[in-house]
Amino acid sequence: MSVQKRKERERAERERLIVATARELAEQQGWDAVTTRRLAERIEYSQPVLYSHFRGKREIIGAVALDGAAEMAAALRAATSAADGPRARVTALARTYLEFAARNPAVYDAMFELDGGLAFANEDTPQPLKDAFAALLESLGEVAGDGVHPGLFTEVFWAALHGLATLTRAGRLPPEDTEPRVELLVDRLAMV
Amino acid sequence: MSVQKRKERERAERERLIVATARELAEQQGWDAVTTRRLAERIEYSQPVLYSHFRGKREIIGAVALDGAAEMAAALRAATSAADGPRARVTALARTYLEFAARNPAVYDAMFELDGGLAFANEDTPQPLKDAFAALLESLGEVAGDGVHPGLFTEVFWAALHGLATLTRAGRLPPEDTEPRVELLVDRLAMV
DNA sequence: ATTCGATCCTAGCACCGCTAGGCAAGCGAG
DNA sequence: CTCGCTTGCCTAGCGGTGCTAGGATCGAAT
Repeated sequence: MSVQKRKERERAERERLIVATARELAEQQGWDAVTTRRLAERIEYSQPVLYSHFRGKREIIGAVALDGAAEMAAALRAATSAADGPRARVTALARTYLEFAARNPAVYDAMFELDGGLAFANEDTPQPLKDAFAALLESLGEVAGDGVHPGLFTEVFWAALHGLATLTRAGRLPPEDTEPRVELLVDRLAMV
Repeated sequence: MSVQKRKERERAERERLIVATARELAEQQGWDAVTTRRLAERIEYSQPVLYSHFRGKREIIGAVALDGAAEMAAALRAATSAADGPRARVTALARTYLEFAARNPAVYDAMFELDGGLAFANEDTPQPLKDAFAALLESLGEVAGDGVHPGLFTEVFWAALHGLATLTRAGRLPPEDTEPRVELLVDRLAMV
């Protein structure tokens, strides 16, 4: 029986290796460079092994996205819990969100730009995604303002952050003015 | 000499056909379905003909993006010029922007999600893109509020619209509540 | 020791973006 | 009117992609 346990452990270990390697490769050279061949070579297994863990490349992207969502949720919670007062929390949240996107572009892409085959905004959304949204909701809900649904407010604020993150990284917005943009966003949107 | 003119005309005509066909195919079946082979077959020429007009697939995407930018700029101008007062203009602008993105998803992707090899936010940005941003600036600049740089305000508002557009279309946001989101955005961000 | 099942690799499919090289049609020159 | 040449186009193919079928190998259980 313990033999089987060991094999399961090794298998789970290898799955983590695949996801970590995919993420690393994507972060180093972009998702275009993450091919099944290269990935297989890096983990020192043959290509078909990948398909014994995941249905296809899309699912690997999805796994990276889930990891990233958990990480982002933790980062947001850490930042907001260290801030005093609603306004400081929202500002910290916004800065942390944008910084996460800027420092982990490949992971951010996996979460929001690429198709990882994940469900969103419905009941079978994976827990890490729900939790990341919950982290946003915790700090943003308290500044939604009277008569404004916290969920709706969170969606709009989140969309603004997402727009800033993607447009900046794609070169559509010059990156220097990030800070004044955040201030404007918080000043206007949040009811403090 | 007129023979040469005719040939140039025919060549330009064919280039328009390529771009229009690429757009059509992308809108019908998504950009993944726009392969050089399929595109060549649809225009009833062989693959290499595409490369006598464009350096590669990326440039074809870029051409679709430029077309789309011109169209979007026109739509925004039409909507805002038909509205009375700054607030009505901003609301009309936001609705029109989101509607354009929702009705022309492939074109919107070409403009903002895919790599069309276009320069942004610098001097050699193509005219249609500058013009589309100018159309945003015209209506948004007048509601930036005192002491807020109109360009900065436009960037933030645009980012919010872009975020709403992409997150909605990717299934990250439920599409039903678009209208209240727009109202919230205009209410809070615009100084009317 | 032998059987048998799980595990993994080699090889290959259909498709991708892109390009080299040759053929044929249409032009101007004699 | 014919010849040579340029121009424009197509066939064929290269190296890459995601993914899979089928066989070899290795270890556990009898």
